[in-house]
Amino acid sequence: MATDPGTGRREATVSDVAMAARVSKATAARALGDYGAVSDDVRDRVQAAAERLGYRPNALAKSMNTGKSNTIGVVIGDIENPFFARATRGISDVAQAAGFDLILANSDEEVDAETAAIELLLDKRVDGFIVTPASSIETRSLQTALAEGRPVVLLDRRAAGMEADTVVADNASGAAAATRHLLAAGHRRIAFISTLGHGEPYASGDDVGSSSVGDRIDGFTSALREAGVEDPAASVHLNARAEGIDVITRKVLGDPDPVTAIIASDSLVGSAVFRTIRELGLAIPDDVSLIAFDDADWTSLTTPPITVVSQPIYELGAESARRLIARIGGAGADAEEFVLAQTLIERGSVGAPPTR
Amino acid sequence: MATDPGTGRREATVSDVAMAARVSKATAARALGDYGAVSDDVRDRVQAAAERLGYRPNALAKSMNTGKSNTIGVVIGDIENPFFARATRGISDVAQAAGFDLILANSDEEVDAETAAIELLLDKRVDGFIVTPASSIETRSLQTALAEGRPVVLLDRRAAGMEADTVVADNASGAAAATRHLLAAGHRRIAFISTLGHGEPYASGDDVGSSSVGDRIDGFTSALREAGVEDPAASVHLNARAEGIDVITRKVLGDPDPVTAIIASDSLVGSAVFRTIRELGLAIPDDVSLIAFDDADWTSLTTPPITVVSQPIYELGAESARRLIARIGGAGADAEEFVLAQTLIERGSVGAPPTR
DNA sequence: CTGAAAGCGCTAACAG
DNA sequence: CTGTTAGCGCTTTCAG
Repeated sequence: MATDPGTGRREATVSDVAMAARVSKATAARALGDYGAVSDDVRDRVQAAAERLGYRPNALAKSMNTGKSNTIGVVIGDIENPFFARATRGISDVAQAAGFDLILANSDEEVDAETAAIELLLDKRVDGFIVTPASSIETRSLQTALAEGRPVVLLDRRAAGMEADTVVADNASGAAAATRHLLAAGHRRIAFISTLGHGEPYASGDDVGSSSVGDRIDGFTSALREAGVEDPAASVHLNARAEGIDVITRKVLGDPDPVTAIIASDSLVGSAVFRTIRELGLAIPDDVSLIAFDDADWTSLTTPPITVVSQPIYELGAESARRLIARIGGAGADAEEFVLAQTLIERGSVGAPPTR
Repeated sequence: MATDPGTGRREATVSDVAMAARVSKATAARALGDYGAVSDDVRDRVQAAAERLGYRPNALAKSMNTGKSNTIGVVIGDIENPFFARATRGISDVAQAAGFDLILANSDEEVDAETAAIELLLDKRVDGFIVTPASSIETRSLQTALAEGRPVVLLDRRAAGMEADTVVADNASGAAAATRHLLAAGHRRIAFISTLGHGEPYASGDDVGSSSVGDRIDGFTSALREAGVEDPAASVHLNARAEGIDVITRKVLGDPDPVTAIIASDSLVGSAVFRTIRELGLAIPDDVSLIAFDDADWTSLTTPPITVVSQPIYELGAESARRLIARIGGAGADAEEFVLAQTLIERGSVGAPPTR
């Protein structure tokens, strides 16, 4: 199958170029691949011949020999989610500058899909992985990648016992800051809502399978505890994807003892909560206050604009790409954890709780 | 470099498996690759040996022989743009189901970046391309891809004289529908704003380099012309990225003769226009009406929600992947153009023009 | 600095 | 059904 799929004409190879330039295959390869030592005269002749024949290097063949594909496997939840899209852009810019391509796979937060993607990418001999692990517990395929010598960088979520570099945001601090902000405004009954799946109702200390959400919960509950609020764990609402974000929002806002503020664990939850609050005919912030994670575009467009916990998403991606590329380049030492700061951006969606 | 990058242990190859199973390399390969004919007995032995040795097929080596990499090159404007993100998701789902991976590259709408990406992907021997061409005029690199026998599907934008399948939305009709909707509400002075770069002020008949924007302009101007509006071309405002969307918005809304309605060529322009209108202290739709292309999330969250021209973005991506995969599979015949419908979704951002 | 030869891991004829 | 023998296009010793 060495023929051009289109024209039936064979594509020019190093051999062809060598022949045309009247040098050996090895010399031509050296001139073309810009390695080893070649005299200027020969180099020119080879390059001219290559030009003339329309020579195009075969990266596959090169990879077979060198063991490097200059390709990074990126396995994320869903490229349609603005968080992942922006992080991917950060990865892409850094990777591209370093000469790496990206193979993209969506896991939809399913371990099985993630595993399948990683296996496939392993077969394709990617040089390393950037993954937002679907589970921080079931990480077998990531361990496999590591065992095969492919460095892995964990993005946005830590995973217990994985010897992999990790780049995350300081979710605990961000969540605590948001919670304290609400507390300071006088709120005592605050709901934290996330789509993350979790078998039981959340109980203090549960491992929720995603460190970013877990950390947010920790920051949230500890700020509540600090303020003397009883049973903070009861304010954590998971499974919002399965149960319906609107359903949960209606529940926490309903009788007998409605919350006066909601923290949305990401911008998708935030927009759904916002929508539901509006459908309920409630006013923000007069009837209910809202804080969402991520400074998504829409949050500054609504009336009122939404107070958010902003994360350096692009930088999260860029930094993980830098780490990975360093590892691929052979950087040694133990796995490190990079934590980037989150900042609270105050806008108009937080006010005093309603007096009844 | 046949050693495992991590452990220094050699990875198991077909040869190793063959040896362990006491069969020839060819037989082992047949059993492993599930082609040719192998007796059940042998197959089991081989698979057992493979399991034991932790054999992992090398997709690179396979591609070298078969000439197929099962990889699609996706070259889009910017993965962070929700339009591209959603289209990419459509591509990804179809591709994955058919056993293809995606290599992703952002062009930022620059021909040079697009060309560089395509060259690199050609080197990597992708089986085909899905591209949102940065220019419908300068398509040399796409022609190269075609010449090398790699099918190309054009997504969202046509390109003159390219023998490539094309999947686009019916932008002319969508724009015309939006314009007529505004006309019917009584508007006569309507601005069309796009970020697309264009040397001169737009003149009727100009080739603007992007067929989707070009078609929208055509639909827009012809609807205006139908309604007897003079010099429709003067209402087309390009270069909004370079000049600043806010600058242009302020200009068309300023003296001496402000427009009473704006059509935003995509949701990014739409959000910037919305923001500027609000900064100007104007009310939608009382002072100015607004229609944006794409049913982006934020458009239903604002007050009032925005009337939009909705496109089947996911399907645009999915369909182009289907077309490409069919071509890769050898489907013959001439290049075809697929046109998907757009629909106007009426919300609250269109009203009668203000009376002064 | 250049060339010859071997080999990366796999598939693809071609015999048997 | 199975084995033998060639490659795919490139890099990489090892000589010279």
